[in-house]
Amino acid sequence: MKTGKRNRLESAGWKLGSAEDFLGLDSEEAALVSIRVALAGRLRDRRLKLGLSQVALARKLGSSQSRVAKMEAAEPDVSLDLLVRAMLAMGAKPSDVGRALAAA
Amino acid sequence: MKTGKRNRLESAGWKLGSAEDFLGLDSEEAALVSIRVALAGRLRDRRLKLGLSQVALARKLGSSQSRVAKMEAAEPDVSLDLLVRAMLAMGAKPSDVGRALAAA
DNA sequence: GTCATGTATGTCGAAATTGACATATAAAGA
DNA sequence: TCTTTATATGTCAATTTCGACATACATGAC
Repeated sequence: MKTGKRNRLESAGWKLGSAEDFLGLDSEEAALVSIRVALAGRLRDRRLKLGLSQVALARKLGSSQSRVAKMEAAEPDVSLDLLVRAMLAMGAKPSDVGRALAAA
Repeated sequence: MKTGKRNRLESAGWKLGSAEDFLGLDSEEAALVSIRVALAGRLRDRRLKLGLSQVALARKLGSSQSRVAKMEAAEPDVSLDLLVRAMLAMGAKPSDVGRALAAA
């Protein structure tokens, strides 16, 4: 649930520390986005390096060209699971994925 | 979609190379599971190190104790997104998450 | 004992994600 | 120009994941 946290926080009950909560959420969210973007970039790199089209990668993944395009664009409706799955499908090892994350 | 790939592959059309496809899928799936398990372990480590209960972490996350338990058990209905989000919420940096992944 | 605290497990409706499809755009070759 | 190939964007029904809740199982303090 992407917005659940903020929704909960936005609904009644502030009490105390809301500013910190918001800041915490924002930086956490920013980190997550940067992780997604980093993975998306590595994914495109790997695909091109292997000389595959988005269609070809989609076939490997059991997915569709449009979804591959969304992955590489790091669109918000693409999960980390899907990005990591795609990396692994292109021969990346967990350590490769870890390096991509660490560089985010 | 967790089983989509296999389902698509299992439906008609084998043609050639099915064994390799299956092996590829299996090892990819195994890698994903091991990534999940690694993250789950680090998550628990961090939580305990911070002296937090599952309830306390759930509150930080805007989630529930039961979901935190499922995260730490690496249950299949817990996404990588949620695991990573939880790590970040406990102060981990992307590089920490990356190291956890690389060790998987 | 029982009360409190922390954790595990199962279920549910709601929300998010997925593959698929249609369609658009762009570049390159005939 | 007309094709072809690759990529982008928008939408949708089906599936998956979510937070929440109930409840069970421990462990420890009293």
